[in-house]
Amino acid sequence: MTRPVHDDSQRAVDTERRAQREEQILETAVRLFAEHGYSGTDTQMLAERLQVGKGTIYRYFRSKRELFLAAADRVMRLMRQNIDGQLEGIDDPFERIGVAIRAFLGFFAEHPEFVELLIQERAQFKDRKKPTYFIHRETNIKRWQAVYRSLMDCGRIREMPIERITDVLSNLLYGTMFTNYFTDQSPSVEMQARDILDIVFHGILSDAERRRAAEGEAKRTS
Amino acid sequence: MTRPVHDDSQRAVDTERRAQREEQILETAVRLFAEHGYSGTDTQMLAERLQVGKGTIYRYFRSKRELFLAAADRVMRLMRQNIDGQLEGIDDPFERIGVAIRAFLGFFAEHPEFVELLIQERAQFKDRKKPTYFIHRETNIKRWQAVYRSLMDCGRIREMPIERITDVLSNLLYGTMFTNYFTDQSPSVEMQARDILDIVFHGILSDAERRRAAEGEAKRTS
Amino acid sequence: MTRPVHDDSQRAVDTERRAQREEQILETAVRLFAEHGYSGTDTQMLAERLQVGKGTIYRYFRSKRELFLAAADRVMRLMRQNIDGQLEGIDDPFERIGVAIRAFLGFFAEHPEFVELLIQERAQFKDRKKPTYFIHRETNIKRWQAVYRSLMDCGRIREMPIERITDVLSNLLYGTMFTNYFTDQSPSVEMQARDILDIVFHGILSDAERRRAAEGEAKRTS
Amino acid sequence: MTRPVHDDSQRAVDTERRAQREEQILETAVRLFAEHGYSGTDTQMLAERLQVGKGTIYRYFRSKRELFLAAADRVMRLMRQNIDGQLEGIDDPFERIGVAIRAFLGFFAEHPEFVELLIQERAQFKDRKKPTYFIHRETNIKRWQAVYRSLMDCGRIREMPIERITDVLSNLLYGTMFTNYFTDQSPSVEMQARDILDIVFHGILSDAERRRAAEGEAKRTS
DNA sequence: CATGAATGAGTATTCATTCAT
DNA sequence: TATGAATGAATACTCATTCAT
Repeated sequence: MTRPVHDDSQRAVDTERRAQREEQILETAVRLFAEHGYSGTDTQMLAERLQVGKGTIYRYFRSKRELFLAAADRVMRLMRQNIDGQLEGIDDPFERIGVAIRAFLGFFAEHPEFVELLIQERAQFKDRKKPTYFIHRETNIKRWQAVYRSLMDCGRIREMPIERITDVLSNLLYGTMFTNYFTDQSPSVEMQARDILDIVFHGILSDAERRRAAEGEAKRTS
Repeated sequence: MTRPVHDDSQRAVDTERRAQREEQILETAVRLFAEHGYSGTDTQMLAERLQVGKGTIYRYFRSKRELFLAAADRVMRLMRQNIDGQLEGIDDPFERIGVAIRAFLGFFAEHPEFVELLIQERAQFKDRKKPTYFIHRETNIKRWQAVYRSLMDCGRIREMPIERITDVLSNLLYGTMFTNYFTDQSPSVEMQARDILDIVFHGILSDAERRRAAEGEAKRTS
Repeated sequence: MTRPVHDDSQRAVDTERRAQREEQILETAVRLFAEHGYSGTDTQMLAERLQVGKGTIYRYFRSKRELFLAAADRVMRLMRQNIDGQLEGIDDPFERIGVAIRAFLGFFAEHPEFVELLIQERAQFKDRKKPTYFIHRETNIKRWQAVYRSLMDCGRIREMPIERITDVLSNLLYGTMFTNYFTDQSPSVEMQARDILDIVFHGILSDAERRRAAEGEAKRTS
Repeated sequence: MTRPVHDDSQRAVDTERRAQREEQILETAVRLFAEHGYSGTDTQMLAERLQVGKGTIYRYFRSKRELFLAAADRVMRLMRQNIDGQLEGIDDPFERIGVAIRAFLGFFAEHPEFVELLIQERAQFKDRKKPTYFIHRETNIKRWQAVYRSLMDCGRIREMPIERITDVLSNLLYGTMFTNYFTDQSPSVEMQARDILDIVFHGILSDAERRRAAEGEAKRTS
């Protein structure tokens, strides 16, 4: 009837070991899910790759579905950490924008398997109200709107609805991430970011055309 | 003395009937695949919906996989027809750009199930060299590059690598299409197109900031 | 679009074929369930024994559970048919009682696997409100109470609560059926029925003891 | 100079502790097996209920199977103790019969879970040569045959093969126990015993019918 | 041609049992 | 001695595909 010795330090070790193992499983799971797709990945395969018994996986995740979802969440967690890390210590707003864009594209360029996971999530779990990515996006977008707002207030970007900027940029980055993955081209992140910034900041019109457009606008309004 | 039952005219009728039936199957298949996902859709379900036997479907498509792929191709075919149709008779390049953007966004806004199909295709058939969408994109992008080239030549848009424009715009539209579908918001296509054009044409910088940037650029170059 | 020829005669053939197949499956299932127990019987085994694919079984029965329950119901159906058949044309009440007892014991002596099925049903499906057997018993017992009532009314059996007779006899037969099966002795049904009837009709007391008991009873009552 | 930790007295304490623990496990096991059935009970559940580790259970019983069988044996042991206890000090044979019947029915009425265990044993371990119950029954029946023999010898019960009496009574009690459990009716044990004794002692025939039967018998024999 | 009954490969999940700590 | 994490054999059920009618 003697209960096992489970003092605090022991428990802490257990908890940490568990967390490590969980992370280990997730990491391998992400790779496999990305490589073979959700339904193409079977638990047997995962267990073998992990060198553990199938049952062990089920000690950490209730079901294949939960495992997958946890893997998807992990991707978003890592993305966030990565971007936030790169933004640290950078104060200039324009610079922050550039760094964030490069960080975003760079993150998925380095981990194409993460892109695949986001697709799989959408394809297999249509029921989940919002995909992981968009849950993250919403919270994040607020922060950027504040940045653009302040730039607009001090006259560095022109007046327009803030959402216009964040929506267009979000969609552009999202589309770029997918396209890069699908077409399997990895153009230098640096150059791609430069292209994006150039167009989003300056537009494509020539100065002459801008003036013409402004006049046309003025006429219409008058 | 019996005449052959399958003379030429008869054969033509048969061929047409076959094509119609094929189209019919594809249409229903698209809806089902979009609604339940690829693996969530079973042939039984499809046969019932079509009021035909399971075997009949297999007379038109070798396998579930081929059926799905044909359905995805159909989506791209329809998209192309739709956009080309709307562009017909429009000559002004800027106008053509605007119409194409509105047509693209409008098409997928009216047929969200088509977006789902593109996702399913990617998720389930990772092996297919390039997703349908990107096969189409490549051929299409050439045509647009000519348009931008001519605009640049006559000084209406500023000098820059043509690909920069087409890549950014493609990615932006692609990302917008997905985001619209995923977040299930259908903001007016009209407004969304306006936002895109505004930023892509004029950029977000204020005039003051543009000048400052230009000066900075000049200094660096000098 | 021509629908298949499904006239009435065709449909009748289909229905009959289906019923035959169902009966065939049930028969084999009973044997297997009896031989290996419910959980010891797997669908693969059943399919092999039937020389059909696993899927076919599932076309007839939604699940292993339903198959088993249908098999148990079949046993009771057969038992009833068998006993009723033997009772046909027999009018004398005492004779009917004897025939029913012999029919009951004989039925299960010939089909020990049916006894096993009743046990399996109880063991595996404790949730089912009442075991098949007892559902049948209840409806049946009413009919016998009428028989005993009439015998009592014409003074051929002594006054006592009717339920006392039917309960004791039912329990005795039930217990005998199980014991025969469990101990795997198959004493002649004929002799066993004779033993039961002898004791239930005449009791075990000697005439002397009966008188003594009657006197004792009389004294107590006076 | 340290004395051996495991001297005789220590060992005795250990043995007793072990026996107690074993009993404890069995008691809980009986309840669980009865509640959820054999396959529905898992060792994890049992360990939790006992507040011990799964491994501990395996230190006392080689396997789930052995544990179950020991639990079934325990039931029979308890039954025997209970009945024997109630018979103690009672000498009159008729009274002993009555007490034994009441004790038997009472025991299982108070412990319906024990009935369930007997069923589970039969259902899951068909291979075991004889169910626990029947092993017990055989040894026990001998003792009762002696009782009936002596009653017959002194003319208190009429001449007939001794087995007829013990078989019928055993089967009747066995059937009554199951029926009580299955139909979940708990009629007073007292009344049920009275019903059984009335019929088994006196039979159901009226005096008139008995005489008629006796005459018929006489005629046939002459 | 059209049908749908038949097939059986394929897979997530459970749980008795072991054994390192 | 006691524990419970780890194991992997075992199994019901689905569904794409075939083919006799």
